[in-house]
Amino acid sequence: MSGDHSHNEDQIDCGSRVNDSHKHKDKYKEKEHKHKDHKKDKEREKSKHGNSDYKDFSDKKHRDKEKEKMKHKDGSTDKYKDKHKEKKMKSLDGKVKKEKENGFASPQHMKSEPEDDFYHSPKYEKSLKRERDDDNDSEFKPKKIKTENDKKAKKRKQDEDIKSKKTKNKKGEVTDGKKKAKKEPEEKWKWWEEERYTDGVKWKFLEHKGPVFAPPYEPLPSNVKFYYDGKVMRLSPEAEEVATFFAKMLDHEYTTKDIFRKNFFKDWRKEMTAEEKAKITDLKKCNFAEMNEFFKAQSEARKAMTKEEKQKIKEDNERILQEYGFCIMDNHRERIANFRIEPPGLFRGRGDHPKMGMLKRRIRPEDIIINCSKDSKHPEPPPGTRWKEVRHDNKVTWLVSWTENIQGSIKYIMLNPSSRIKGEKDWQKYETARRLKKCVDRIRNQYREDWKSKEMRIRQRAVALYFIDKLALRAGNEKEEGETADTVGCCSLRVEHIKLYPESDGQEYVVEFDFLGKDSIRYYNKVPVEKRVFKNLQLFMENKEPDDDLFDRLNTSILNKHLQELMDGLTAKVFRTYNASITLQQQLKELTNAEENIPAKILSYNRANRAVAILCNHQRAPPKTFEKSMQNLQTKIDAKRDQLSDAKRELKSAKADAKVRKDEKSKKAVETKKKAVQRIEEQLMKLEVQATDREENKQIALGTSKLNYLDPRISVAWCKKWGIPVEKIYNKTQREKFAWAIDMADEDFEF
DNA sequence: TATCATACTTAGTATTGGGTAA
DNA sequence: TTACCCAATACTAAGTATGATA
Repeated sequence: MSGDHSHNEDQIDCGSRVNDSHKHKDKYKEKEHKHKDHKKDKEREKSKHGNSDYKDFSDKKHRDKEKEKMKHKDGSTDKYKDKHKEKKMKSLDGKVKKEKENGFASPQHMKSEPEDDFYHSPKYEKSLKRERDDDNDSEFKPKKIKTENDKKAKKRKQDEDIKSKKTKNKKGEVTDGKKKAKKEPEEKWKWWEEERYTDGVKWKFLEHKGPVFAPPYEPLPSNVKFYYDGKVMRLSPEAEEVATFFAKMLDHEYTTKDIFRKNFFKDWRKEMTAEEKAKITDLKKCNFAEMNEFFKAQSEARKAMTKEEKQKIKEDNERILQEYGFCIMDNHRERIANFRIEPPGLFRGRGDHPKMGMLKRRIRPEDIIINCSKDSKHPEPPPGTRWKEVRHDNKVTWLVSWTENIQGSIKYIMLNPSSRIKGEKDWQKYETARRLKKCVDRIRNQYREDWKSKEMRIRQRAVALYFIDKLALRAGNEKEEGETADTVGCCSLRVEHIKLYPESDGQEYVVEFDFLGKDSIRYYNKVPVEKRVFKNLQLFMENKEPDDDLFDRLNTSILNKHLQELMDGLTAKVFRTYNASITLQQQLKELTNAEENIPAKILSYNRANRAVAILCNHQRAPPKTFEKSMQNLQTKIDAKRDQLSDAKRELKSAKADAKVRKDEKSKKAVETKKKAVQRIEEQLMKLEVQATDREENKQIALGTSKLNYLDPRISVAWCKKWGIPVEKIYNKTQREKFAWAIDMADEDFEF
């Protein structure tokens, strides 16, 4: 699939938009990670995938030819030797501008739509209504969702029946055992046609039922034994529970890793009785095999359950979902994303995580902070327990929080992406990116100028920003050493993460990046850069050790303060959003061929999406069944080919026959055969397209960019323009998340 | 000014479940 | 009807960003 993405024309002097992380397959393979003492996960050698034919679209024409003395003139060379510790620097006196909550463009157009679903909020409703709702209903009635029609009409009368139904739902007494037709028949609330809060207030009314806790531990049946040093040993329930966490993971590679085992064993021992502790001193002597078998059998049994049993479970889950899976926020019943508390288990950090294997403890009501309206019906803690705290903070969006014991970080229960509160934010994110589009040229000119600055910190800032813009690198916050896997982003790059080649593969000023980014996904890329950048990098690296910071005068907060001054609301990650979206838009323009049929157009869409995924380095482990499924598909294709040649042969003989006979019947037979050939050809084409798509996607994850970086209005507009059903691009969940875009974007939408 | 705390987005992987081929 | 496959969903870790605090 070479040639299916080009560089971004919008970028000045920024060569390749699509990074090369997936290129250089062979080099990649032979290369060992150099990172000092962090052995880079072999297991994660995902990047070496087969798509080696992505072209490098580096744009050389803008190379800076000028000779320039790269001497920094602020006499600060001495500082370069400083190790990261010393990286304190003056930060610009940044006045922190608040992002305007209302900085949205207004919807492109508003459609009038009939009534909608709404939640009947309780008595408080009126007083809690969002300001923008004040125009309507004055009684304590569930507010109806506003649509343009009724905004104008302000009629709030109808839907009494819906109302009562909904109320029931809320209580979890769903009447209709079967859910209503899968059709999504319910009218949806168009929050995007309403005004937004402006003052940092996130809601005025919030009511929910609190979290669902993990089920209590069920001790193993007595026939399932644990052996220590070859002898049966009965464990206390506490120790047994933790043992089962390990036993369940026996087939996982984690349990072979030293750190994992060490951390597990240490935490496990904490749960043991004194006797157990005295006896169990060596993990190697522990035999969890029977436990492991037991859980396997259990999961088999679950699979083998009868239809009725499965149905029963499904219904139970549905009941829980209806009861705990929704909240009332302002006047609407909104879906909660993660209403279940994370169950206890062993921590599975990604990459070389120093804490992998540690015990993630069970969360109890006493750990839980509830957030809801003062005047809502507060969630009840389970009998005999109490919440840690109930608070009423409407400046935040979470409903429940607790502090997790591995990193000490706070976890939250929040709303689903389809909710107003998430949707508005998402929309706003893309609007910020679109504002960047308007001033990106100026910003690029500025950082190019700054490459020449006499101040080291400014040069570093400018080079880092260039990387963030050109390569879509993440900002790179500092991390506490030893607490997490050793990963970096732009500002935290170390000298050991890049290599400079004055000349390589016929190109000048090449920088080779090789580091582990978020989730310990490897970023490997070899790109030509502008001469000034190259010279600056040489300067930044002078007299430094491999583990010194490349940008020792920069961190994300300095960078973001600077960006804030360039554009209101601008931060490093906006560049990723902007470049991802603009790339999609361009690629779609470039790749879509009006002549082609729908499957071919969709392939083009996926390729545009893929260009973005590559830019953002969104990788995935090739599915375990990848080879097999590819083979299956190939078998199908072969069969289809055979079928086609058969059909062609038949057509030929039918034609010959018709030539001889010249009668109607044989003519008709020819037509029929012709149609058959056509049909088979089409089917074959479809299969081949599918195979191409799948192969190209082997190690690339499209979902992340689709969900987080691509302005959905671009996709919607594309669908509308080419008559592609939006369902071909977005599944149900995605359509819910992007309902605002689907509703408001028309085919002329320009990012 | 550096560090910490908090809130929220972005991320890859594991599991589920529904459709389809055998 | 069953087995299998894959898309969808669930899960939760790991980022970014920023305001408060020391």
